[in-house]
Amino acid sequence: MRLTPRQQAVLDALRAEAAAQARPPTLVGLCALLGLRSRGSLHKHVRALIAAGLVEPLDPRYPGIRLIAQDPPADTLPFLGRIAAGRPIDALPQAETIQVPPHLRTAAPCYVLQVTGDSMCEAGILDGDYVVIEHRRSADNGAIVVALIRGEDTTLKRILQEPGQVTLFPANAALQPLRFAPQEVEIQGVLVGQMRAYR
Amino acid sequence: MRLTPRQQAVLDALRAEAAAQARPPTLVGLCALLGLRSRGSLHKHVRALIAAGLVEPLDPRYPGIRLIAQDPPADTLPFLGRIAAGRPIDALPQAETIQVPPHLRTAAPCYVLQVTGDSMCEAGILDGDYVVIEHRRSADNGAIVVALIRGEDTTLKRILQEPGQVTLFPANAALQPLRFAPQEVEIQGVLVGQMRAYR
DNA sequence: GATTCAGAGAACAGCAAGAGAACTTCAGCC
DNA sequence: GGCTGAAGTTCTCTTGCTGTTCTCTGAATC
Repeated sequence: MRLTPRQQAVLDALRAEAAAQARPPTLVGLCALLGLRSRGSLHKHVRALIAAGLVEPLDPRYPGIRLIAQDPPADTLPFLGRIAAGRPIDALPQAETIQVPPHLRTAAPCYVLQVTGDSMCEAGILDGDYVVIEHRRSADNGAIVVALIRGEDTTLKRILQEPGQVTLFPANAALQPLRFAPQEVEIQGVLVGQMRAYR
Repeated sequence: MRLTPRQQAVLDALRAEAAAQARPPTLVGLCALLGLRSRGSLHKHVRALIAAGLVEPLDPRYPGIRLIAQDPPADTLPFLGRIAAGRPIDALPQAETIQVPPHLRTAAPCYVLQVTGDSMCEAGILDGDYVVIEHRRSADNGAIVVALIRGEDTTLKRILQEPGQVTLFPANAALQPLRFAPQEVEIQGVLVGQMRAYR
């Protein structure tokens, strides 16, 4: 079943709201978002989305328009952009996705980042590479992890966890290992795959 | 069925729009693009393109003129195994396949090899990496190519083609560039993508 | 002259989209 | 109970866009 342009716009607005808001929007709220004055008009579109299986049937006892949760295609992972200082991974919007072959990921939830800088170049991880990260809060020593440092900087490094001290090793002779107290370093995922396009 | 010049122009405009715009153009929009004043005139051309199987039949309920979707490049490519000395790529049995995301390949025929050795490690290509190779007989200078040397050895190197001499550069300070007569080197493909799994 | 191609323009039908009115249901409150 | 307001539902009416078909005209070609 194909959506009309307006139905697609309603669906897009619903998705944007679902990402931003805790409460699902009502017909009135969605009307305001879309610049409509008539609930009746909007209701027609919502009915079409329900028929298409994209929106839950409405229940007046529990107001609000809810999207049907749909698992994304298996070979598509959220692409969270370049590793940017000062932004915890969780806070990034999950807008884009990128195709990842199954042998580059694990069964656990994964996401994709694009590498910035050459701090891991001796490990064959270059500026611009795409890395597949398994979302985990812990890692084995020697693994390459995405680490959030003091809630400020996100970085990709090889990790060594010892009692009272965590060391992050770059793979670049020009750079020094970084030592932190354990509570300063938050592991946000472990490197499980890597992709590079030559253009 | 052959297209008239004007039909070809309409098709070209449609392709340009499809690449640039999210929404497919309507008759009115395409008229503006082509400098036409009459939807009726344009409709004749579109009808011819539909008959030629290049454009989807129009449906007023879902406005817009859509090109027939070209079959997308398959996401499965032949996996020809590890780069092995003494075997031309063409001769390898095409038994296995491997999944490759579209952004790591080109529209041309491609295949996948697994890298043996560290001769390209400074280019971020490590032992065990999977490389996506576009099947070509020629390459630009500076490209990383799969080259068959004297019909014996297959290798992955950066290429420099000069009059009377072809040089293959490893990316490893421990190794020397290799110089050959042009007829000794046969290009079997150009590196377009790369994948690595961490296990 | 006949044919083909291209464009202009008129007229038409279909339908998405919106406005707005009237209705039901339900929860909260006095 | 009865009132009120919010939310959802159904309906009619209107508008405007989109695609469609048609005729007429002009230019180029054989």
